[in-house]
Amino acid sequence: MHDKFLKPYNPQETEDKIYKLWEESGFFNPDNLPGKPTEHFTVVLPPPNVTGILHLGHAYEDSLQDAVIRFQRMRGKKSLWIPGTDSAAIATQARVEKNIQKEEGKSRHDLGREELVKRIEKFAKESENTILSQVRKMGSSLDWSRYAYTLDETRTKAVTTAFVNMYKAGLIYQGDRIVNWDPKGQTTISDDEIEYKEEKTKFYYLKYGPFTIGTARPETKFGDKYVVMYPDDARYAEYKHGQKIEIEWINGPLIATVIKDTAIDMEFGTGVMTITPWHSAVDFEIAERHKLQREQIIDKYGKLLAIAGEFAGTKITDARPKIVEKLRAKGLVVKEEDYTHNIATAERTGATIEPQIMKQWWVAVNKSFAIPHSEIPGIASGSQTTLKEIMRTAVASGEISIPQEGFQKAYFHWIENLHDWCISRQIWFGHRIPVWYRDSKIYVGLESPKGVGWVQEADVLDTWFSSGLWTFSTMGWPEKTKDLQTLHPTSFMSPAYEILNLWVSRMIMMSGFHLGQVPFRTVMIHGLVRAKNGQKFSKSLNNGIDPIDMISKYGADALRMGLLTGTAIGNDINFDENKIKGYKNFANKLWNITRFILTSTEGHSFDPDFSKWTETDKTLTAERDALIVDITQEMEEYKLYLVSEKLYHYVWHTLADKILEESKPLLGTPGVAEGKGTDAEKKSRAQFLLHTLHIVLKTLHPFIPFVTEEIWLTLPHNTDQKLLMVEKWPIIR
RNA sequence: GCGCGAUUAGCUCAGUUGGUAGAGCAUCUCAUUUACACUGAGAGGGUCGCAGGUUCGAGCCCUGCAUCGCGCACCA
Repeated sequence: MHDKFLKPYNPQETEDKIYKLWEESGFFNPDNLPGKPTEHFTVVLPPPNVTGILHLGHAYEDSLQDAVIRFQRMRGKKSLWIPGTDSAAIATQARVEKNIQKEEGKSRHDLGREELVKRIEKFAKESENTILSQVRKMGSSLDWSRYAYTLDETRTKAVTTAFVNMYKAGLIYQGDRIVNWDPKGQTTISDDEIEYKEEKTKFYYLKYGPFTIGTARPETKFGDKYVVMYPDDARYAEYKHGQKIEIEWINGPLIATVIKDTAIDMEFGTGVMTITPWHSAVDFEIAERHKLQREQIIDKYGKLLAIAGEFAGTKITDARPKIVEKLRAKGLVVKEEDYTHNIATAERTGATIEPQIMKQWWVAVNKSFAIPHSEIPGIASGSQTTLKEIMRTAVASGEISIPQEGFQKAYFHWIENLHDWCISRQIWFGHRIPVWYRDSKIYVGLESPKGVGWVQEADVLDTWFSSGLWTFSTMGWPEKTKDLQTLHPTSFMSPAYEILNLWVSRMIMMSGFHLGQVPFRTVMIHGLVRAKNGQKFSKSLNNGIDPIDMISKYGADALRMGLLTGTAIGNDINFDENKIKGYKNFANKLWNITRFILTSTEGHSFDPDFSKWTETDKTLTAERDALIVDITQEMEEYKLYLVSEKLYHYVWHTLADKILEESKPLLGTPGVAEGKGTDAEKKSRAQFLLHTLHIVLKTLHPFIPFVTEEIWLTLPHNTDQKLLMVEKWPIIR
């Protein structure tokens, strides 16, 4: 027995050493696996943003995926886990801009595009290094030879190609449509980057000619010249669609036009409203339907334009009370009441979203096109379909399995409500849109066109555009690489429920369009890691926990097992440091179990084919094997939280507390006490203990890879230092 | 408003197809030159959110309600 078993297990001295052994073995790359397996199991790591350091959520996600990958590798599959990082356009730029503003008092415009992008890239590189070392600390068995970054050359080519192909298919278009404008970040953002916050405000009833209209935003109402009501509303039956009425309004008289539209809710307010198509999505749609004029009231900095007369140049927040005052003086305010509603704010900057009509690039989700090639059941190659149809069918047909029914419903619900996707962003960091302009001409292509005077589109793409390509851009698409031909679709994806819509659906869309395939077979959505009291971890609460701190206190094994055990996948985890501590003790328990077994079986060498079991040991074997059959099934179903708990219980409370205690008088202790068993009993029990130790190490390996590997390498039978990570998961016959 | 999830021991959570309520932590009692104090043996502690229903039998299935969390849509 190795002397090191005389001291308690020390993760700090062990883990980095073991990770290095794994990396040097080359087995993270499945092309090097012994036995050249053919059935593949591929997972692509959801690429962390290069915005700083990893948090417990990442640690959980890494543990979950690594456990699955290690299990599949031990099942004899060609298992590949592809690592990567995400440039995360807006998030990263906002972060760096904030730092520069704070430290140097400069804005991005002071630096200029080139300098800012340089600074962001430097930050991203540092952040990338931090992140990758953290991922290694967790023990993640990623194939680093396939590392990808969303902004590297291969991925950039994939993004450009994807854009051009979708443009050619008519699915990407440029258009004046209403966007979510972030006046602080000075960019558009997608619907998914909006966070709704409750706001208490006043709701005003204003006299608008013969009508009373309700509004919470009087400052947008200057130019309102359409008054809209429900077609069947009896109260307003005397007014006809298209009828003109002269009214007195904020800055004088104007001619209002009556519009009848079903978008109006008769129950709300007075059942009549005026519309501001330039600054409201609903109003914009009404204006589109009736081909109405639209006029900009607020500029992109949130200030009122010339149409506001004396209020021009005033910030909308300052203007509101003054405008109400003026309306009141003119006798146009009928009444006002308190009102609570949700306002849209930008997730990244916190600014209130100001809808604007702007020229932007869009992905058409409802537009029909002929798909050249499709392997998705229900969508035939060459048939007419839409991106939305691809997203729906991929899951509805069962080609992608989302075992958690609730999340599947959420997915379908989201697709039903999906609008065209605004993909242009007015920031500087990210994939620049591959479009060039000269005079009124436009060129879309992989490279800039020949000839002088072409100017490239200033905008960059939404970060989720490149993320959507991730399962196949990481495999080298658009080149027809071997990986792409043999490993796509990937097997498994485990994102947090937060990004089901943002990311998962877009991967399905992109993979469906560009490859005619689904991006993955199984989606197992996981929950969030929260503070112990259920609060979200956040900077403002200052309750963040650095996974690296946990690792240096308790070891990566303990952190992994603590995160994976006890909470069903999909539910939020309330993080409890005590639990992690408990699994540190468990690693040490396993360490001492090994010590005991090796000591008390001295003189017996491991015999894999042993068969002369005593009746008692037959019973013990049957009990153990029943557990292995159980947990193997549960591993296949991704019920890791049950498996680790059962193994913990078996090892500690059955193997150690019962079987080892009962073995003491039977086997004796070398040099201390003679065992009372017969030779046959001793032989049988010694073999049982050695077999069980092997099985326990194998089945625990996906959860606590470091300590199990460390033990495995010191087992006496392992004379040629074979790694546990490529051993076979026990099969019970 | 629509949808999803949660509600089980003091705390954090499991509980497969319906068959006598489980774990970890915490608490209490006892043990101790012990493989391991990062220990062992034991104990207490639950109207399974509430009210109905189906069933021989419900934590689990059905209906309604309550509270909390989340998602979507927003009402001008």
